[in-house]
This record gives sequence, C-alpha cells and structure tokens, in this order.
Amino acid sequence: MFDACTRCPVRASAVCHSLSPDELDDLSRAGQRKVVEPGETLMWEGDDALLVGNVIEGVLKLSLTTPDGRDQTLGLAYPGDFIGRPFGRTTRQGVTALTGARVCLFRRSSFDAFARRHPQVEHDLLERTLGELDRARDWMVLLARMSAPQRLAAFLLELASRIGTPVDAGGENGDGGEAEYGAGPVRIDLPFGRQAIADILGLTIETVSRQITRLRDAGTIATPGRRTIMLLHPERLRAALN
Amino acid sequence: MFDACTRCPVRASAVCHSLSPDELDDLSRAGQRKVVEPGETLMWEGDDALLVGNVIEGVLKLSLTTPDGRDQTLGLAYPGDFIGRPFGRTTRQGVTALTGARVCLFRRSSFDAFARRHPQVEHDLLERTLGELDRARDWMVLLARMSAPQRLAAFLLELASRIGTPVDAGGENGDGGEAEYGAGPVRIDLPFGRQAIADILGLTIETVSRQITRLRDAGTIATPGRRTIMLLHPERLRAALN
DNA sequence: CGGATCATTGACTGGTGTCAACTTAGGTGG
DNA sequence: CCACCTAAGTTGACACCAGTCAATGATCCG
Repeated sequence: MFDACTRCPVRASAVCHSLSPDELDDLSRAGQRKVVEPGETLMWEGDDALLVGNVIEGVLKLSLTTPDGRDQTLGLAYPGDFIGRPFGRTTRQGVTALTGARVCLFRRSSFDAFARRHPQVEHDLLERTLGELDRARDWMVLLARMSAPQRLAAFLLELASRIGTPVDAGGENGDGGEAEYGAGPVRIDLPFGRQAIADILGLTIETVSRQITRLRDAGTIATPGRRTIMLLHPERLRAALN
Repeated sequence: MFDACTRCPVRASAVCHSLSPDELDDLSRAGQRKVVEPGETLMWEGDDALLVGNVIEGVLKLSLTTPDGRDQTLGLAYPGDFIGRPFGRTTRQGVTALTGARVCLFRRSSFDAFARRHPQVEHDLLERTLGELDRARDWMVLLARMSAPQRLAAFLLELASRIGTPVDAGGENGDGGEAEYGAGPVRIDLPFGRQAIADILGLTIETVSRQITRLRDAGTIATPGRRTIMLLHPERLRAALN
C-alpha cells in the first residue's frame, strides 16, 4: 500500500503530497482504493459524513437537489482534488461520479485525527478550501447574473483549461496533456452529457442545446460528436463574457 | 491591547478564541483596531491581499462586480466572522461596510506566520472556511434555481435567524438579543437598503420592491418603516421555499 | 436492424429586467 | 414648525430571455 501511494498518479498534487515516507505509510494504512462506476454516488447529500478522500482518476460532481427535485451541480472534482467534508457531522453535498473513476477513501474519523496530528496536512487542506471558496464565489456571480450564452462561454473556457487539448491548425498536437491553450483551437472531450451541463449552469437541457447550436451556426465551435466540442475561436467566447 | 482582547465582545467566537493569554498577547501586538464608516471599502476586489481581520461590530459585505458593472454580494460578515484572504496573493472579493463597523486588522503576512506557528488557529480557520464553503454552495442553489419570491423568502428567514428579534403578540419581548425565533412574529431592522438586498439576491431593486409589496399585501409581513420588516407569518415564508 | 436514450428543434408562456413616472420618507434650512 | 428638497422606494408598461411541453431527429448498443 505504501508502494501504491509512491506510484500514485496524483502523488504530487493531492493533499498527501507533503508527507514524509513514514507518514505516508501511516496514512496509507487507513486508506482504501475504490473503483467507482459512472453515475455511482459515493456520498449522498445530508448523509453522515463518514468518508473523505482523494480523486485519483475521473471526474465527479458535487451536487444538491432543489426542493422541487431539480439537480444543481456545485462543483466538479478532478484528479488530485479532495472530496468529502472533514470535521463536520454531515456532508451537505452529494458526490457522484460522472465518468468511471478511481478514488482513495478514508474513514472521516481516521482522517480527521491524522490531519490534526499533521499540521502540514491541515494547512494544505486549508489552502485548498480557500481556493474552492474563491471558485465557488466566482461561480455564484455567473449563476446570479449571467445570461445563458455567457454561462456556456464561461463553462467551455473553464473546461478547455481543465481538460482541453490544443489542436494545431494543421493537425493533432499529439500529447493529449495539459498544455496551456492560447489563441488556437482547443478540443474538449466532454466527460458528460447535455443534462449534466445544464445542471452545472443552472439551465435546462433545451437551453443548453440551443446555445450550442447557436455557437456552431456562428462558426465559434464545432461538434463532431455528441461528446466532443472543438473551440475554433476561443477568443470569441472570451469576448462574449463582457 | 492585551486587555482590549480580553474584553473583546467577539472574544468567544472569533478565530482567536482558543489562544492562551500569552499567545493572545503575542497576536494582539500585530493587530490594530479600526472604525469603519458605512459604505467604506476595506479591501478592493483584485487587490493584493495585505490585510485580514475579524469583525467586532457591524455588518460588512463581500462582493464582486460583473463585467457589465453590476454588483453581486457573495456573503455577509457579522461580528466574530473572519474577513480577508489568508495564504493568497490577492483578495478576489471586495469587503465593504454596510453599517458602521469596528474591525480588528492584521497585516496578512504577520497573520499567516502566526497561524502557521499555531495549528489551533489554522484548524479553526479551516473549520470556518469549510462552513463558509457549505453556505456559499447553499446560496449557489438559491441563485441558480430559485424564483424571486423564493429568494426573498429565504433571505428574510436567514436575516431573522441572524439579526431578528422575536416579538410577543402582546408587545416587545425586550432584550433585543439572539433568542431563537419560533413560530411567532419576528422583527428585522435592516442594516441596508433595497439595492443591497437586490445585490445579494441577484435581482433588480424593482423586483425586490415588488416582492416586498406582494408579501405585505398578502399579510405575511409588515413594513412599518423603510428599514424595518416584521415577519408576521414566518411559516408562510418557509412554506414558500418548497 | 431495432429499440432506447440522448439531443435538437419548435411553439408558446411567464417571469424578470428595463425604462420611466410617480410617491414617500427623512433631513435641512428658513 | 413647516416647506422644501433629495434620495430611496414603489408602481406601471412593455420587451425579451429562458422555461415548459411536445414532437422530431441522431447515436449508441445489443
């Protein structure tokens, strides 16, 4: 298990990155890896907060259900991100896998105790949480004030920076890595369908669909498949935000 | 100054509550009290994060401006709350006093260093930030999915629990304290005007005004003055949320 | 090839924003 | 103490964007 941590693909970016080999060994004994199926819910909103963990691979959503039964996605968790609610009685948001995923889970009580013994872990958690809060508040502005076209533009740009791959005008750039996208076209392979986008943007699936059609007709994007979007003119999306 | 901390009205609830007298003395040397005028902005969005602090008295707002110049309030800070962005280069949200206020400020660099030497403070900050994040996410659902009547109802109920005073059917309850409100009427003395409410709820001032009128006509609330709202039937507001 | 799911499109409705006029509250100075 | 003035709040008319309901079209999978 210690070895599993050493070779962990998110070793450098997860909350455990600052631990010494001994500490890591200690923590790893409390952890358990789990493969999550697409659509599987790891934690339900309102549940007792029994588990926390790290995303190793895949994309998960944090979501809440409105009183009238609609779903609102509050954030996405990518590899290296922390999930769950430490130091609290209940998890206020549900955590559901959008894609197949692998996670590394801890009993919350064990993790809490470990974190309190390791200030560096608490500090890392604090920095992450402060960053999450900043991002949540940015998103609040989008949900509170922006039109459907603006919401979609902002979302596509964020996706591009998270999981987009730059595409050379002449052909594939090749590596499929994290390369920063600039002015050129970007390819996004969506890990989810239209309904999930609607849930994220606080819109209906029909409105999302109409906005995508509009952007395609304008030549700003191309949609070679249901789950692929090419940003042909990212700068136009950026312009649409103002 | 040490004495000032000992007698501080938010001594029990602020981030410094867990400190020993010696530690408190240490921290207090780095702090400075400041009186803030209504409307005064303590920190501007995008500023270098130079200051952090505690609210001692009054109500402040955290806000962001949309590209087209509208204001969105992201949260309110009440006495005991922590303000500013520790461990970061910039403050993403502006902090502006809605009422006259008193705060206790630290240079961020000093506070950061102090916190890193005192895991208990970092832990407290982490718990606060996690709570803030939960609340921000609840509010996201409101902004993303709820109608104007629902937003106002939710806001009035939150205000009631924060700064409302229960009112006996026969007369004043008297103490003006934090007493939990139950089924009975609650009086809210608004620390801000209609525009601020609109900024919080992501609506226009006209829509807020119309909703208030609607609730008054329905007998759910009374508005004896511009800055006073009496919740005559809080349970109706609660019902309106579903 | 056929069925099911997901996505798109269309027609219509309703809620909220916008612009503008009007009213009220509250403070100031005669 | 009252008249006035200003800022804040209210109300009305109208337009438009996004939601709803319904039908059609495209993909994926067995």
